[in-house]
Amino acid sequence: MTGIDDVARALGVSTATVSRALRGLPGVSVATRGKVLAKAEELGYVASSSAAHLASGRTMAMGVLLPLIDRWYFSSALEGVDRALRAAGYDMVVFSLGGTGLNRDRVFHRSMLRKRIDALLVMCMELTPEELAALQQLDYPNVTIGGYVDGLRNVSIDDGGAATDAMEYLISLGHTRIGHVRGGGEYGIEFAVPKQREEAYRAALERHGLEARPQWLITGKFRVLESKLAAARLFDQPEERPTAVFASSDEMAFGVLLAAQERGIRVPEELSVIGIDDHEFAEPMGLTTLRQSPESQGSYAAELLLGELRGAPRLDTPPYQPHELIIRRSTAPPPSS
Amino acid sequence: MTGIDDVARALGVSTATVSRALRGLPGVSVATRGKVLAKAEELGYVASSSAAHLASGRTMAMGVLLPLIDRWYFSSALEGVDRALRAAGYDMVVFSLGGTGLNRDRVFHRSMLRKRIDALLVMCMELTPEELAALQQLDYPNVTIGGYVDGLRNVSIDDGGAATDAMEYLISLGHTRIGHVRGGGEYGIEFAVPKQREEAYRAALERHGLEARPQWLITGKFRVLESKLAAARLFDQPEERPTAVFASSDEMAFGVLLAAQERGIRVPEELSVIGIDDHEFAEPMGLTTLRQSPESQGSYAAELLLGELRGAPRLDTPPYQPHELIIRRSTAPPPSS
DNA sequence: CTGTTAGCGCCTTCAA
DNA sequence: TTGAAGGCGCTAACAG
Repeated sequence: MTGIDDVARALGVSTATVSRALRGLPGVSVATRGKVLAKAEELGYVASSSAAHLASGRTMAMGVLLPLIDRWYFSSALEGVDRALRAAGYDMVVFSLGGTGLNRDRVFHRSMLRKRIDALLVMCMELTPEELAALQQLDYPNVTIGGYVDGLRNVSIDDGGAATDAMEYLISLGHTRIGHVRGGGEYGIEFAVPKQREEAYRAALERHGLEARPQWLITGKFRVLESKLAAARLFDQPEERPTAVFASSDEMAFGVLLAAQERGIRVPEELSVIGIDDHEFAEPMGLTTLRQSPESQGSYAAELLLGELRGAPRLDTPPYQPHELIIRRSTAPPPSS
Repeated sequence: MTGIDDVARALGVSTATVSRALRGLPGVSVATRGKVLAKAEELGYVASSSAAHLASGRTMAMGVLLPLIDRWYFSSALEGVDRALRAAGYDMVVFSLGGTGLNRDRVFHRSMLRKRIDALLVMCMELTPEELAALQQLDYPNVTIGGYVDGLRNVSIDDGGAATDAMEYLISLGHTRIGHVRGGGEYGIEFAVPKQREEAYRAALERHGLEARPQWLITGKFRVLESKLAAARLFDQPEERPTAVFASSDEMAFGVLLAAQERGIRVPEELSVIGIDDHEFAEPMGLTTLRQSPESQGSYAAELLLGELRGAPRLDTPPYQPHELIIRRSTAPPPSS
């Protein structure tokens, strides 16, 4: 493996000069820099990140901690983080909890503490007090994405606001019987978000003097299948159905759509459905939703940390990320009956 | 930041002893090991991966190179890889191309060559000859997942076999007019897989003496929306419709399902649809499919590399990973007319 | 079973 | 503008 002194020797210069030239530091003549760059390219030399880390204190890598990868929000956000990091020459080290609570301590105690990263992004997960403390002791810059964690700053949309917008839209269409599919936390995942959205649902009902029937509030664990089953149970009740359902995520909205379809309940004529996300399936399925961009959120958060590593002042309360109502075919005024 | 000699000093032993004790190497008395472990825990000491790398030659990290993260197959496979690595105490460094061809050289030239990883997993992407050469010069163990790359060994299902199973199932139901939604390669992604599946489609038709109408072969880029649009065009042709469609992935099968639904074409009475994957939406949408598990494939591939890093003999041709027909509500015999 | 001693490959003063 | 030298924190080989 070619090292820095292979380059230095081939050129008859010192390793210090090679190092400076390659990193674009001042104090190297144009001619020398040119020769160094050419020779490094020729020999295929790239500095070892470990050696560079040891000598400089910077790892040029950022960690991302998330509950699981295989979920729309997380994988999209990862994509955004990676994009920002790549542009800055940083590498991305991913720690997934794999959807279970197992190995949490391992991740926290071993991997994260291995001094392999310069900063850490935490994606919407609930942390135990010990984990939070561990994180804060880690002393490198950190930020959470997509879910408020007590004691840490957060990059996300205004969850309450987005949910309110969804409700106001349904109400403006004339709906008065509105149900809600709540996201459910598994493994301490996404705890704050579903709560905020549910509260906005309740508040909207109350503000407009609408009824909040407990039977109309169901739980879908942020997944299609669970949501479909829950919606099916709701529809199969003898009781009066809601004319609209606000789902806390698009995937859960799809579940409602599918349950309705199986029962021959026509959307939007008999039932309106609105979600949050603008998932990839939302357009082909015609779902009205509140769009958010996890990818932008990811890259925003990554850039925030990159900036601070470069010495920018710390931003204590990042601004809310944008959300936007996208009207499609799943919503309409309630049946006139 | 507490280092190894903080621990050593606190205990009055040498750093070598601390190092040995912490890594579970032989030649440390039970008593000493106990003291060391306790003290390290107390001080929150963990070895710096960079220093360990420099001294030992092992980074304890593995790289994953993929075309983009935000796709069912990739994010699931990543999850599997991460699970295997975590269990082995390895970290996962993710290089995504972000769905574009941009920055490819940057990834190949800079990041991957930074000596940050011990082995590399490449997820189904087409490589240029130069990239392939770069990869092979990198000299660390590597393997591809989910898509054959010339010159590299591959972990995946038997794509031809799975496609054949899908076709044979449709044909056994009595279908004779069968269409195919082909996956399309964008950015040099997934080139071999769609081709193998399409060839199996053609071969099955031929074997059974069935007609292969060019109009019945459409392209969906492995995405719902594109596939839905393509299927819509197919359905809107004046010509005779196929009674069954074999889609090269579940997401594309969903597109067909949605296009059919919009036109009032009943599934499975008038149209059967089969996919490949067993995507999370397949069950709620009632899609018959050939199940594969990218997660298992990911962990299998990761373990393969971990084993070889530990000195196991190199496995030149990994066995095919399993696939399985899952029959749901989207397939039935063709209309008797 | 334990300690001592060299580095691993680079960056960063400090001097020239 | 350049070079020399020390050291980042750890592991591995060798003594004891």
